[in-house]
Amino acid sequence: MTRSPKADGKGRKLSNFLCFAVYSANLAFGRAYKPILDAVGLTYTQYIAMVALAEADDLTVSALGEKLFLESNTLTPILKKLEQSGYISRARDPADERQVRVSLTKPGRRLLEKDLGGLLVEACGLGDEFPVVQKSVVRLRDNLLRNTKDKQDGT
Amino acid sequence: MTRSPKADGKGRKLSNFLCFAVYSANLAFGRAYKPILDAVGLTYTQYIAMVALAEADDLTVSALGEKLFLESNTLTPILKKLEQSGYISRARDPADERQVRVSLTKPGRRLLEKDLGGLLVEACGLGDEFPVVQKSVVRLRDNLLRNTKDKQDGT
DNA sequence: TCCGATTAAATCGGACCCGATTTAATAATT
DNA sequence: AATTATTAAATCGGGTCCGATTTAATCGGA
Repeated sequence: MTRSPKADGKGRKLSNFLCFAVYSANLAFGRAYKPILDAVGLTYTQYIAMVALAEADDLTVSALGEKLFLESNTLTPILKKLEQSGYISRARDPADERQVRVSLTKPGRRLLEKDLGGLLVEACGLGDEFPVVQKSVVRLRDNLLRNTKDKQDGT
Repeated sequence: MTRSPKADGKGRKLSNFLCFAVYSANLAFGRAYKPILDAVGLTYTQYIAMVALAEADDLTVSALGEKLFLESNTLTPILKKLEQSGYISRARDPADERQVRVSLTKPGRRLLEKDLGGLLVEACGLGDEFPVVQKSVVRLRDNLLRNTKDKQDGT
């Protein structure tokens, strides 16, 4: 045990922190995407939301939030902006007026066909490791979320 | 070639996006740290800034920003809060009044000795892979930043 | 049926992140 | 030495993130 950055007395350096690696890699992705997304008037989060919608359309805000690990407090303003931009549509579900259904519009779908994300695969510089790293980070995320869910009920 | 998420026609799913893996893992880290950091009145970014200062004290805002991949526009308000909390000190450098020197205080140093980050290593659930993933993500970040730096000068 | 839960979005305030600008101090040029 | 250029922080506005609350619609038990 004790695989902590410090482990044996010393070494508690920023460069050993996995959380910082992820934090700074996320900043780096945002900066790498910026020039590409600026050209089409999207932010990073807005783009990710659209990719999520490309898989499964006509989602409620909650359902979309589950895919994105976000809630309505964060999502609502983002979706409103995407609606203003004309890339998505928002409408109350007639069967349950509490819910708002979100879908890509034609222009939104057209934009995604350009595969803006693919432009950056090379910039990651991971070569064949790309899918390996991707899966490791997903596993990390899922472990963190699972081990964080208020575990005060030891079922 | 073509190691893009789409690659062979289809598969452009959110779950294949490395950027989304990193984005959501970063959210997960923030949530995992929250209860731990709430207890000492720090935010995630404030904590990371303190870890950076633990390695090399008496840094200027720019120098600290280089370690954190942030600039004064983001850092200044964070440092002001850390100063108010009593964990760091800020002072103009007498030799060059343009610069502000930042250092950990005694209470700040004491707080870091608790190794709050170490509490989460287990929650990552990566076992022996921990340092491997850590290094991969760092490499990813560095590649992205290098390949993004306005490369319009093909030296 | 009616009224108290429950549920889904939206709203609000505080804290990052960033591009762009401003302020103040130092360096460089003439 | 005085003016200009450069540099370091700070400021500002827009766009996330998030905990907490509010609003509105639906559900459920008496």
